[in-house]
Amino acid sequence: MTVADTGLRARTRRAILDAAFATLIKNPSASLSDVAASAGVGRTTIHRYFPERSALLTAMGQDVLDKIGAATLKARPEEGPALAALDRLCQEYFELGDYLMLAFMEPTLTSPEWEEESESDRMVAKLISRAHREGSIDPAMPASWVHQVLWTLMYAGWQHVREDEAPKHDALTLCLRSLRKILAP
Amino acid sequence: MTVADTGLRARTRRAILDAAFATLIKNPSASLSDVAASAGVGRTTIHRYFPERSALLTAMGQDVLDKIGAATLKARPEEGPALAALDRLCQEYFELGDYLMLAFMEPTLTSPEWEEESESDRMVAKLISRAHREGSIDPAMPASWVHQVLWTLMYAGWQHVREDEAPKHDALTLCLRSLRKILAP
DNA sequence: CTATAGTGGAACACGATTGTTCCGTTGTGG
DNA sequence: CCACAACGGAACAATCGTGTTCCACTATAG
Repeated sequence: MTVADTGLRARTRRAILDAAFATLIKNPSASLSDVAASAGVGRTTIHRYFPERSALLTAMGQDVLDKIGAATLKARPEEGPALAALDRLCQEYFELGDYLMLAFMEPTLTSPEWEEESESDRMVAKLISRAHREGSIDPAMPASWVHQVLWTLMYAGWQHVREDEAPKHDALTLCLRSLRKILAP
Repeated sequence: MTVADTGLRARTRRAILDAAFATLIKNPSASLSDVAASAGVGRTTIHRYFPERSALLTAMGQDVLDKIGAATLKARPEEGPALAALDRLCQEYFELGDYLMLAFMEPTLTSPEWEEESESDRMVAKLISRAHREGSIDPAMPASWVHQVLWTLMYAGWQHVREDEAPKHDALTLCLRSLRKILAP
């Protein structure tokens, strides 16, 4: 069994990615040296995994997309009442935490694949239109606005945690309650 | 009457600031050359007004604070029913447009003065607590959360305009309607 | 034990940005 | 017309981040 098969490479890669998220969320213009220090690896090691800075950025973007996709599936958006499914979706998205925040504030992450509608986007759009058909959503709220507000409330929730030092659980409750009230017909 | 008194210096300073906003909103890591080109001035002129890059950034931050302060006063937050005052506040804030978006996404702008509570913050906090006392706001919504949601909805509104190509007026209407529903007891 | 994968660190070249200096030009008030 | 304020542009040194190369160290599979 070689070292590669033990998953060592995969683990250092993850360490670099996670450190990159943690570092860039604090300072979007941080250098690779900062990321390396945060990851506890040498700067050269980063270049071994990601030849250029842009390669790291796109890998981070893809990583977020993967996490969003997994979270969407985990929420089972097609099961049960639409509003309950939206609640589950928010809970899963909220767990993404810092991974999400960076996608909001770093346009450099959202370069190529973010433009095309992802599988998650389609599932969420289907869920929202189902909720509309079920009469669970105020008809005055367009689907695109609902989608926008859903993500923005996640952002507000985490800001509430970070700036107002609110407990995670309270912030999530406020997110869910606020979304429910917006959607209410 | 000297040239300085004609406001020439003030106008070029404004041109530089406005160009900096317009440029950095598109590319947060744009160089001073880009800003100079956008402003239609030489790069050296920028250094005449702002010795260092950081000086430009802090001036931009202060400028946004001033605009927020002016918008807050213009909304007359102490007059009439609290909910109506909140509506006026949102309308004024929404007009700030790009100036606001940058404050959301550029931590470098919000360095020193942004930490301490501004006069506007205090006026808004007073308005929210007044609304609470009037029974116009769901008691389950803490004041800090209301404040957070108010700003975040402005962001959502402009994203709705930019990404979903919604008319400004529609986006503002959705913002107001959504906030009203969240606040409803 | 030995070969190899993985790593850290020093050193280097390169490009971009920044901050500064100097000089020529423009335009306007007096 | 003259003086002065303001500007643009060229040139320069200094800094910083990037990308690369090379070498030594460690641990582990075989």
